[in-house]
Amino acid sequence: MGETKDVRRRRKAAPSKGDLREQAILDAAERQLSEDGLDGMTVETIAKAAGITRGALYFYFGSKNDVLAALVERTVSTLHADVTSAADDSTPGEALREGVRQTAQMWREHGTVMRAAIELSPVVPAIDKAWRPAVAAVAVATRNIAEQAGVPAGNGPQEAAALTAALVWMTERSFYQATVTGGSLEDTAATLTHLWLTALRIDA
Amino acid sequence: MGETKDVRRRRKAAPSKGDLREQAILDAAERQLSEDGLDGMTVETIAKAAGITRGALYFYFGSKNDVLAALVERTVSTLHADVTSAADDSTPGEALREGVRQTAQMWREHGTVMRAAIELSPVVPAIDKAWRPAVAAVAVATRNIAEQAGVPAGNGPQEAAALTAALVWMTERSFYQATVTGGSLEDTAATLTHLWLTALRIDA
DNA sequence: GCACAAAGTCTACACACTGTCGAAAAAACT
DNA sequence: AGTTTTTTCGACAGTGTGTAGACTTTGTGC
Repeated sequence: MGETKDVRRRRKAAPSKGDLREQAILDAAERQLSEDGLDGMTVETIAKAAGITRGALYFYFGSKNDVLAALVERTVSTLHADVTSAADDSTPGEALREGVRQTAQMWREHGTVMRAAIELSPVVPAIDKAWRPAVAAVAVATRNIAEQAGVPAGNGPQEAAALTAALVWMTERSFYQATVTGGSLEDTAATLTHLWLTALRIDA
Repeated sequence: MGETKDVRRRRKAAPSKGDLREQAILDAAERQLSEDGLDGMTVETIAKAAGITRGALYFYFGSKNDVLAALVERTVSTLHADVTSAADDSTPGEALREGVRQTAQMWREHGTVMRAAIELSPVVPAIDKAWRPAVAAVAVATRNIAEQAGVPAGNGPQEAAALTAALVWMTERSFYQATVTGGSLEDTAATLTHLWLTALRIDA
């Protein structure tokens, strides 16, 4: 089985200049992701793009998946900050609009990483562990907005939690599709904001 | 690269009893999918479960991915039939309700295959080629219902085509999530029907 | 009942990629 | 200069895919 051993041999907490290499590796991975895509992206090619050999790369990361997971983590942490900050906007309607706008912007800047995260999340536990919480965090933020807007609070199938969860998945998936098929992110954003508002009966 | 050669050496159109083997292979694959999941599902194990060796399996299918693709195709073809038949129901509202019901039922019966299709679709072109049209067909069916219910027709960001597309993705993703996390399909269905109806402003 | 092809099956091999080991080189520290 | 710690490398082993060619079974016309 391709299971990754639990035994780490990374360095403890060295402050050394090798940390730069770590970032360089992530940069190389992201660059290669945009240029060549997931296919043909092997540990060898990542290492070479970062100017080292495979063996050296395994000093910094325990596995190929760890590299991707770290990359996703790095990207996702900023999304989380953006969306939650949008939450305290004037009106609920404006908060939602802004949230969608932020998400679209994120896709514009880091689309390849987001895309890779979604595609690999189901298959790579390490990535799932980074991606799922990020989505969940967005769901929580929007649930608060929804409840503030008068959507019945609670965990029932037709109450705020479930409704916003489904809408967040819709958002994730729609932007993903737009990215994959080369569709317009602006149009997608317009569709999504419209659906969010009508689905939650905000600002008739 | 794991590219599959275009050279086929399958048999032409033999009516022989070897066709049974072909089905047996798919059955074995589906069974193994439900029992062991995607991980550790190798050509070896599929072949063994079907009572043949790896080499023999490659006589029937050109690659491992071809096996999965065929399995998805077999499953998806029935979904398509179900949903389009639901389209000609009495009222638009009832048609949508029925559509969601049918989809839920599909997930109940073939959840593991659906799940595998979604997870592998981004990574395996052959599977994508089977899955994407199926989703698109459902989107078309629902778009017709929506337009019939008074949603402005057209391809603009806030018109029927785009709206139903996004909602279909929401449906796909929500059932998928429910399956993965072990959530209730009934509750998910309830949430989804509610969202479909309010998002399209049907039956206030 | 038999030659001969087609359909079906097998074992063995080649190849790609991941992850591991232990030894060498570079840096940092004394 | 001596020694430890960090970093790098080349070589190896394991696992899984797909391919090649030989061998067996099944059918079919004579």
